[in-house]
Amino acid sequence: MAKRVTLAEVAAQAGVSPITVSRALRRPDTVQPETRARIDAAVTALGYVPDPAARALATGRSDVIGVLIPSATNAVFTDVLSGIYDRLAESRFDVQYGITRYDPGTEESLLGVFLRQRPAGLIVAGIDQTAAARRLLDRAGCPVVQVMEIGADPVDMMVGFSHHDAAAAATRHLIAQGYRRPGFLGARMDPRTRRRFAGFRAEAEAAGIFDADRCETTETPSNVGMGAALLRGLLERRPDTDAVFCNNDDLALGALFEAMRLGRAVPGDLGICGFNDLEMMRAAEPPITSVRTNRFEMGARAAEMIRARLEGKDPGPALVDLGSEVQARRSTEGPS
Amino acid sequence: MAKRVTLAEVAAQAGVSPITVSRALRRPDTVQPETRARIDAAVTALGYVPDPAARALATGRSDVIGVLIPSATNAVFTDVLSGIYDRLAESRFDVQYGITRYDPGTEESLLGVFLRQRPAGLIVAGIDQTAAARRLLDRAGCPVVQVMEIGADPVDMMVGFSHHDAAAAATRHLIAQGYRRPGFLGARMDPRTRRRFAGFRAEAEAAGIFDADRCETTETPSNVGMGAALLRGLLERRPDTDAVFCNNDDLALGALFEAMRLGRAVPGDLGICGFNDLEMMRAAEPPITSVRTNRFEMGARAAEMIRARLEGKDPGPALVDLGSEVQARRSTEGPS
DNA sequence: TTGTAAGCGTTATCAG
DNA sequence: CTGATAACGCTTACAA
Repeated sequence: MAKRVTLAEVAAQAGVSPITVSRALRRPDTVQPETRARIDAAVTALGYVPDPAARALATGRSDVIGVLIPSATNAVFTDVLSGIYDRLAESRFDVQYGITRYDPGTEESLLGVFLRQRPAGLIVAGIDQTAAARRLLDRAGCPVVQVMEIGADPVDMMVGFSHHDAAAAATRHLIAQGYRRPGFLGARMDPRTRRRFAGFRAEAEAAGIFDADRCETTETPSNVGMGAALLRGLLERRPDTDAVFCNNDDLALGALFEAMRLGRAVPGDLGICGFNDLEMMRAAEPPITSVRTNRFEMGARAAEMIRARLEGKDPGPALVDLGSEVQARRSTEGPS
Repeated sequence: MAKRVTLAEVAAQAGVSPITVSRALRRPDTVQPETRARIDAAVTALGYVPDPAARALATGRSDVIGVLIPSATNAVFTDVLSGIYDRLAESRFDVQYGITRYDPGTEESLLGVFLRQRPAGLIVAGIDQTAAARRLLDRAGCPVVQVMEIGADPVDMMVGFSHHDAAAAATRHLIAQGYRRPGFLGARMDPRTRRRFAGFRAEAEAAGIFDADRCETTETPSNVGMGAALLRGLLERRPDTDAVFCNNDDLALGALFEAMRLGRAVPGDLGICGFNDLEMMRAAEPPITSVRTNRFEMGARAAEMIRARLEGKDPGPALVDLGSEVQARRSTEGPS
């Protein structure tokens, strides 16, 4: 374990005082080019790297950008992470993640953990923080971006889309394709899922074809097997259901497999629409209609907005709607 | 932004010196129960939380446990992360992730980033570090666990399984089921993939049925669509192939869909075996045979081993083989 | 069992 | 443009 090279040693080597080295490193234009050159030489010669802890202690600010997401295994969030990471990888900032497990209380306490590090910025998923968490965010004293969703009353900045509208668009698509007895498959039923359900319901009601008995939901987490189980339950109760809007792509895939098992032709006997448009939707047989959401981009924009603020640049509008788009495929080509 | 409550303030409130508070917090048994009670009261009254930066500066050690993985979107690694997180969530340690993007150079430089924070521990995926990275790990001065794989010459501790043997077992399964012209589908071809291929090859050669022309691989990342493309390519060249061992479950799923499109019955015309045993394998139609690897457990064990070392407990054996297990399902029931 | 003194590596402040 | 001085909040000696 080689001992750390300090600012003082660099200073000695360059024949200047430590504070000058510090300045040369942080704001090169504030020191004479000639001394700066000597310092740079010393830095590389000695292999100096700053100590983040000492910096944090002296400035009362860390270079940590905290990210709070519900799950580290759900592709929806990992895509957002990739976007964040992409824009922060080459910067001086370190990303630190916290997993809330969809629990507002955990989110609240993780927020506390982050805040005590005086983060440079904060990215949180969603807009459903507890009142206490909201207060913490309001006083965070750093740029905050809420991602995944947009809504009224942002803490600071926001980048996402309307889950309600996205689901409504998918539902309109099903109706436009000729399906008249559509059902809804949903799992976990977290706030975003509920808003998607609301979008489905609103559109179905507008068309006069909403039927609460065609809505099969569960509080347990969603996966492919659950999609199959939900579809089976739905069809047992309402065998004449002719399409399903699935709350996510895992459910949709499970529904497809279950339809195969039941001998229901897709899309003729049953239309299937997913949500998120994971890559596998396109590769399935038949390819499955889904709603594309710009997850990577959401993370990337969030990171950019924080960086802009931190670096004194223009972060652009505080509220960014990245929208969504129905990707129509064969699985919803219409009833036969 | 409420100003920070310091140790000194707590000390004042409790009528003791700062160092006593520090001790009471870190090793409660070294202070008189009575003073400890006064201190605890003061801590809660003031809402004191320690400053990690100050602690790190004073001790030359942070509470960060660094985790290096190739990808944040691949379910294989996110499951490991979940395991790590599960065992560290309630501890004093903070997890910090770095994504290498399967690039040894990136891994090397991220290691540098972590090391300058003097991490409490390090978890790295795989055993294929560069020589320079290896040197850094050897001198890390903290517990190090290599996960996902086991091999000779561990840096410190290791928890994983043999990818070669796991693939060999899957291949034996295919042969035992009666398949005689098995092929291999592989993407990305990172070191772990190559070792799996070697396992397939060894077993196929032992049975005298290895055919290099039945091995369809690509350097590009794997996904479901790629599984379909690879299978198509393979069958064009070798239409009589009767089974495929897929390097991972995404490829297997894509192969299944492509088989449907081509009108090849699974398992009668084509046996399909995946790798990792993601949940969807069980839910597919037909259910797809795969190799179960204990990813969550790998992460959990790695975290436990580091904690044990850090807390002076017995970490158990330094090399843990969590094995793997072929989950036989209908997709490999045998040729018709 | 508790306290004193000193310092961890950096930066803010104010002089020069 | 550069430097001396004093923090930042905590912990490791060592002493009492």
